[in-house]
Amino acid sequence: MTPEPVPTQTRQAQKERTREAILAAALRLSQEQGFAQISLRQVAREAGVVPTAFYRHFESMEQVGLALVGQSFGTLRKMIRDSQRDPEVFTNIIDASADILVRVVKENKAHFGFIARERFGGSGAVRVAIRHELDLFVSELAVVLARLPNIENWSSDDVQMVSRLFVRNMVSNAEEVVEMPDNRPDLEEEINEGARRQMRLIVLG
Amino acid sequence: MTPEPVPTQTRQAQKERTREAILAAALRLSQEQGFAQISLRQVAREAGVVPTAFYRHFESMEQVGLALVGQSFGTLRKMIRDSQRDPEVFTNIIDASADILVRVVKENKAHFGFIARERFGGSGAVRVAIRHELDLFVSELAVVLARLPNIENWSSDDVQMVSRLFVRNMVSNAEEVVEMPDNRPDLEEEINEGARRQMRLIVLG
DNA sequence: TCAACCAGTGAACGACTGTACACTCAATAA
DNA sequence: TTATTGAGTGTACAGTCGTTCACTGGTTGA
Repeated sequence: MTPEPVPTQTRQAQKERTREAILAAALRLSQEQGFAQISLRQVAREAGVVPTAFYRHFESMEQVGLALVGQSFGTLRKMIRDSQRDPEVFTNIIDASADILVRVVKENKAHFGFIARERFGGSGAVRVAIRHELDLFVSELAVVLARLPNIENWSSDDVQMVSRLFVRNMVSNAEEVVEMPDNRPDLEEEINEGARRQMRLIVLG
Repeated sequence: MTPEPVPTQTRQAQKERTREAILAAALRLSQEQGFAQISLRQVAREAGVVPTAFYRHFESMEQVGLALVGQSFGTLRKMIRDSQRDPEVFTNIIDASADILVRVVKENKAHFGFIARERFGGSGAVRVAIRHELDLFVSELAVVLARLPNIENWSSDDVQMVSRLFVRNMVSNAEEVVEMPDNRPDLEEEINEGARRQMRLIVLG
């Protein structure tokens, strides 16, 4: 294993690249076996690095798990930020949200799958971190929702509750999209329709 | 480890008892670590038996997992059978169902927790078995629902869909009850109320 | 130009794993 | 009464694991 996979730029950049390789390897292996059952050695092997080199970047697999939680919620938050730029969201919240959800989840199966899977996965620390981030996210989403035209005069408790229901629904739909085999646009439309209907019900309630 | 934990009755009965001990040990350890991360040796140790004796009852941990799936769906089906004997179900389906669900799940946390957890757990065979049983269960529940007074003239597709939504809702609520710490009757009531509301929404839809 | 640094190496450790094998000895069937 | 059976035992082996340690050699800053 020669140590120059790419013409080696600066030292820091190479270190960062190896770190990313470790995270990517861990994420990939998690999809097949679940994060809790992958070993430090497997991850190192998959990342093209010797086991001891792992410790130059993380002090344990638990740290890798927490880093992946961070990454995953990063793409989740990016989804919300992007969707706020979409004017459709203000005129037709429900349909737009369902479309965006299905599309973004499909494009980021790895991260959303990680959240859905490891939410009940075997690693305690990762589980706790995901729950915490999810709670945080409910509050963040509530702030966004409160600015929406039809909602601005609701009580803050109501908004918080609707936000909770939305997030729960979102996770549940993300589970389905992640499980969905590729090349099945019919299933995709079905999930999309289901998500729309459920959101309508929530708003009615 | 003397081989007579109880005055040893018939040979078959003792074998059955050991088998149960192995299953119980596996179920208990699964609650703490997740089924996929427990080892054959751990289970044998917890069951008070030497690792090689394990093979007299199961040919691998995978078989244990499938047996636990069977057990768990057994208690799930028992819940449905029992609830059909409750006349309340016919007069006030929704409230009665919510009550029964929360109570039964609480009384059988181990089995319902197993289903909820291992549905996305790391063991492929177990995951597939649970999905299959869940699909089966949707159809069974549809048959039960079709006999209910207000529903008897629905189309069979509609009944199937409502059954799917109910089961999904049930799993989701089971997750919450399982996560719920003991000694929190307030939370229990909250979940109960949430389940009621959601079922009402489903029926309205 | 040259010394310091540090990402990555490779060998070694003790612990744990699943599984094979030959065994014991009480319950059973003849 | 005696021979058979089979659930449970104990030892052993090869493989994987996380972690330690001393090391190498290219990058970096003086």
